[in-house]
Amino acid sequence: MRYQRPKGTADILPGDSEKWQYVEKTAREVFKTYQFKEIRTPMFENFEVFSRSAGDTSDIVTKEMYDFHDKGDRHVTLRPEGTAGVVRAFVENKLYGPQVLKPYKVYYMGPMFRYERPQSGRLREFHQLGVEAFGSESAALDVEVIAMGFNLLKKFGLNDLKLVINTLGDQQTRDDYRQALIDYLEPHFEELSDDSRARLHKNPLRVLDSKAPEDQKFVADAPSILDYLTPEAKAHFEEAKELLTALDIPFEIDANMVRGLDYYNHTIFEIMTNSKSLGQGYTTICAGGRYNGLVKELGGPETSGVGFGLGVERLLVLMDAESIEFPVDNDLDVYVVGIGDAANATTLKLAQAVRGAGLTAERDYLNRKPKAQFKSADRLNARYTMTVGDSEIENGVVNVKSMATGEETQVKMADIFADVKKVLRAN
RNA sequence: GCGGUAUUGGCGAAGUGGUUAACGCACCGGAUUGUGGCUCCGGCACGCGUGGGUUCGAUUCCCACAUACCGCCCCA
Repeated sequence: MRYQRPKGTADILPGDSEKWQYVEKTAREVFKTYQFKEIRTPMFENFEVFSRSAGDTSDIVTKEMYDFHDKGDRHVTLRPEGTAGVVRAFVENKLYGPQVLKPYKVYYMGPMFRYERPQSGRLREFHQLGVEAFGSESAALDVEVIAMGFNLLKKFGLNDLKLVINTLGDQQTRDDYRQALIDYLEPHFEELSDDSRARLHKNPLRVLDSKAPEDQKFVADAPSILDYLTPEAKAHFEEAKELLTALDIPFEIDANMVRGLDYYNHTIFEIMTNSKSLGQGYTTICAGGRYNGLVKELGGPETSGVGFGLGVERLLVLMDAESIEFPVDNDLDVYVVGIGDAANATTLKLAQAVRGAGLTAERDYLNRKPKAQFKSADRLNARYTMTVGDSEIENGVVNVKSMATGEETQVKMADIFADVKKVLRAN
């Protein structure tokens, strides 16, 4: 094997590509019903677009970005996620302007890149579907986005789903809670894990997310952010919960759910599944939330946004594990069997006539014998075969066979050229 | 970036330090001189991920590298 694909990339071959098309098509249909429109942004952006949005500390920027300097010495990054590019486009195209209807609702789907160690469902080039809605603070929009993600997954046939929500409140809430958390954890500083010690002052919320056993016991009794919500933040969260209830969407609250990035606030959510295919216990398949700081961070006016992202590879792993059937049509209407060199042109013309009528047609290109051609026709699930050889050409006829019944009848070639569908209906 | 496991034909998969690397599927051909799904017969590994090393001799032992998978880190 001389060449192999780059580490962490995948070839999506026919057989799988149909599944991708189904997922993408379904997503487009669902998004359309919510009046989200597609946005397509570049696969790479200036490094700063992502380093700013991710808050250039963290491993994310230093370790996981696929960045490089191009021939013009521009520092660019293959997009690691969808939101930052969409926000950049929102700002650059001045979509915050008064003439643009709000909320501004878009979705995207496409490849993303992260320089990390590949595992099942986690590649260096992977794909996400995502949505963003800008310009409304309404909790109804939070809930609409959540409901859309939830319904999309249900549409895919997934049922063992759990919606978990939390709120990060507003800036005041975050400041207050951050301090409370530091005050609580500080006395136990020496007992915390290395990671958590490092994070305590940089991003104390992340300590809540720690999987280290030594941290767990402190996390269990840590103060809850829900006790630090300002009246406004509390009202927003209450409204979101009420609206979810009104839509009969069951949810759990996990006060320890956090986001690594600073720009998130108010409602955050994850849709989780218990499927073992993605790991032990509940794992997240779709995650999102509200973010207020990001538009401003990227140079726009203070504008709120809310959205979610969903990993397509993980979704497909999940759907396969749940034995979900993909509606794919691999049917072939007509296989044209040509016998002998003289039939070559006629075979082609017949195939073209079938295609011209909007049906699917295939033929042999390897000069194989009739038996082999019929075998192929069977393999391809052909509904009909049309057979032509020297005698048929001479008499201007074609043998049309229904593969299901095995019945074969002779029809005039001219009839096929005149109206293929009519001929097939009669057989 | 760290650790573990794996790598045999198009696919799945046995196997051994030593003259011919099982078997199954798929594919190709024949039995059926122009007709499928069944059956029978036959064919199908420039050789066991790549590169070194040990050895009289390695696909089988050792080392490095690559890739995949699992866990850690991370998960915007």
